[in-house]
Amino acid sequence: MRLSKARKEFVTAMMKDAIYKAAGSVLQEHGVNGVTMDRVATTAGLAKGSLYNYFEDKDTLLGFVCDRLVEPFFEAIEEIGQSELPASQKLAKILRTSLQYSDEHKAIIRLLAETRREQHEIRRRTRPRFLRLLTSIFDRGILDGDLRPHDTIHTARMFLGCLSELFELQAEGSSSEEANQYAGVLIDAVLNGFSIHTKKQASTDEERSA
Amino acid sequence: MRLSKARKEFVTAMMKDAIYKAAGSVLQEHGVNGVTMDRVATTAGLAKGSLYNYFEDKDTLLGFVCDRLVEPFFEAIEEIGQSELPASQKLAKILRTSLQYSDEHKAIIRLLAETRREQHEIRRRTRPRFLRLLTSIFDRGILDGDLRPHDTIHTARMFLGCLSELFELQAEGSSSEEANQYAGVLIDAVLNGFSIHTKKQASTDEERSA
Amino acid sequence: MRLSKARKEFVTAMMKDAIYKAAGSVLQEHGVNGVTMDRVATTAGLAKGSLYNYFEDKDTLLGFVCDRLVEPFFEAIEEIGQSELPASQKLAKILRTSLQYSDEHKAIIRLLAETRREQHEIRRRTRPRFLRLLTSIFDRGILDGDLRPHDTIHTARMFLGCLSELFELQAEGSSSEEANQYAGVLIDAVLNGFSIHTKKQASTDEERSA
Amino acid sequence: MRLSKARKEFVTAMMKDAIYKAAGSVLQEHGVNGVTMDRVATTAGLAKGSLYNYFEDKDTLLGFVCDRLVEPFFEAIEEIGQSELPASQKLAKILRTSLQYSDEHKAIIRLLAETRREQHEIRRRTRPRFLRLLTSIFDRGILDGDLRPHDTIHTARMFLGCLSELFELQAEGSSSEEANQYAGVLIDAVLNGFSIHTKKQASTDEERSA
DNA sequence: TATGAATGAGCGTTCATTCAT
DNA sequence: GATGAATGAACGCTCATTCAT
Repeated sequence: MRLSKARKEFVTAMMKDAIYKAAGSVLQEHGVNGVTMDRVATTAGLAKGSLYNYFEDKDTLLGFVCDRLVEPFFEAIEEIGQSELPASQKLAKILRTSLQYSDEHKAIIRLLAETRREQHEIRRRTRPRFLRLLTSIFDRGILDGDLRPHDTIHTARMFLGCLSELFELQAEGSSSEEANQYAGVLIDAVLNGFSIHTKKQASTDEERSA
Repeated sequence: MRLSKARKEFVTAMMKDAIYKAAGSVLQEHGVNGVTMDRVATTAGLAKGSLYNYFEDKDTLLGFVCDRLVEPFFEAIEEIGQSELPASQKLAKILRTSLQYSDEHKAIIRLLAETRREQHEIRRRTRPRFLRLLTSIFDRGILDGDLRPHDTIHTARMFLGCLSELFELQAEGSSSEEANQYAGVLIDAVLNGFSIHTKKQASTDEERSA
Repeated sequence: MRLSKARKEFVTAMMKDAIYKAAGSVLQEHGVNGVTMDRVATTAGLAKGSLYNYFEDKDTLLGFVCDRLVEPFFEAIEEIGQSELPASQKLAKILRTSLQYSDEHKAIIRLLAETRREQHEIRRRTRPRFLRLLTSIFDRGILDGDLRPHDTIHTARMFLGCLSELFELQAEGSSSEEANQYAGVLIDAVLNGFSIHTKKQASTDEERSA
Repeated sequence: MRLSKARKEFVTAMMKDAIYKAAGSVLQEHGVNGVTMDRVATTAGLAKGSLYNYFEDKDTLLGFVCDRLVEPFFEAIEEIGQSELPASQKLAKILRTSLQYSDEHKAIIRLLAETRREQHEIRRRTRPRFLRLLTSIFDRGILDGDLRPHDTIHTARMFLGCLSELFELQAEGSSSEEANQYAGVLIDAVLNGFSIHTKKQASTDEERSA
């Protein structure tokens, strides 16, 4: 009994995994709004009704898929967050990781780029975690003296906004070269601001030349 | 006759306006995907079929709503873009304007914050224009010597990403104080980078130590 | 009062006529199923609602149009029927008239070719009259000794069937040459049967050559 | 599994058949334009959406119904066409078969009698085939020396026109006796012309007078 | 547990008809 | 009488969800 229960759970996990893969594939091919229970079931080689044995409803299923899809990405980023690099390099590394993931898993792009709210559960699920993650990086950066003290949650938001545009760029089908350029500009902006010679700097230069 | 024709056009304009308002309200309440002809009609106090007296189809209606909703906002921003301020102040002013509009017209938030991807007409209509606008501001900033030469389209994208987060913040129902703080942090980031002790500051430090 | 009543009736007749023309034009351009009250009104330069001042409903309107459209055609045929020609020449002349009318008034084609029942009122209206007309021609032919006695209503039906195919041919957009050929074959069939050497004839030929 | 798959196909076939019957019944009762997915579904004891489990869309459904309804009729006629009878007897037999089928399947009448023009798929499907069939019978008749050479496509058209009137007669609810009479007259016309004293008879008269 | 047919509410759209002006 | 906006039922079609097997 105990054994068969374990086996059952195992089988269930396998099924959920299969459904997750199918859903990811559908997501990639048809976009968020193209994900129908029918397509997911067919792709998973299941009957439509069977999906409901594993997930309460479509939203739950999408939530699961979303988690599973984004999980390794988040873990990679969390690892970066916990590394001993200075904040600026963490952010750069996060960018590289984002680029890499969105290249490897096209589905993640549609998920993150397409879902700007829509209620889609999905967004409600990924956003806060992403924000927490980034915030902690900025917090840590302050602790380490890499960053001057400031409202980290807002910086995190800002960075997330810029990151979303990276996904957007990918979703638009831009070349990876262009995406790389964008990432470069972003990193530069993180370090130096949005490409602006500030008066402060200008006057500093004058002082120097004087 | 002449008079009645004018009156007719006036009434039609009023109706379109009422429908626009209804659609805006539906948009605000149910999100882009929740905008149904039925809901719009009901909200406007009309029968569904009546909408088709004013708009060819749903897309046309949404297009109209989008224009109407976003147009004054865009015009305000375009005006800022054409002013003689330095780029950084333009961006700051755009931020303030965005704050103000998203405060006044809650619907605009869902439009701009929510619509990532999808065919949605809306997106096709607003995004490129916004990007062109921002790009031209950065271009001008370079010409004026306020900015160092760089890939302006990417910077525009980045700034738009940050702006989307501002709308997002408003959509989440944050206090205007919080939104203001975010705007402040964003402006600071534009000028000085993402709160990072940069070389610039480093050189300042050198001066100090000197 | 008397006068104004007459004038009123006159005006009404004019309006009905204008509507008839508009409907005919719509019929010609969009086919029976493409006749909407909206299109008729617009074409007639009227408001949709005004149509209902002259016709109870769409069916009544179509009935009127149908009558008006087909009337001169029927009158021409009736005249042929009352002429002193032998039956075969009457039928040939009817064919020629049909060709001519369907050439001149494309609308009549769509009316007669498209409406094979559909309940369409139209059919219920034209068919019996057409059949009566043809029947009387065949009856007269028998009286005149041109035709052998037989069930004329059936012959009329038959001829009408062949005539419908002529309209069909026109409606398909065939060249008038082809329509003419068809008419020729039909006349030949009327006179000699459907191109068949009957055994009777064959044996008669043999007898002759013997 | 094998068995269940076969059973499934069987059940599907049964359902399609039931839908076919329902559609036929709707066709008979409401005419071609009265065939609604809703009516078909209700008549078949199904929900509207269920139809789409068996047919891609309305056109496909109508196509299926049309084929199913007309197929045995066409096959019977094709068999007649390929038999070794002289052309006149083939035509007579086709008439008898038509009578029989239109008696047994009232729906076929509306299909064949009603559908003149319109895109209706149905028409595109049945008419050309019918015409080809008849044309080939006439062609063959010429080859066999039963008919004198002539434009067979036109004769086919003519005959089809007469046949349509037979269906019309049935659709009007005439007694089968009357339909039989019509068929007789038609056959006579095929052989001897439309009840006209032709040259043929004239020559017979000459013989007599000789 | 797996199935997939059945469901039914919902979608965007059309159009004959009504009615306040 | 003329108007044309408003109506609302109907259309073909989609799809998340249910349920008998």
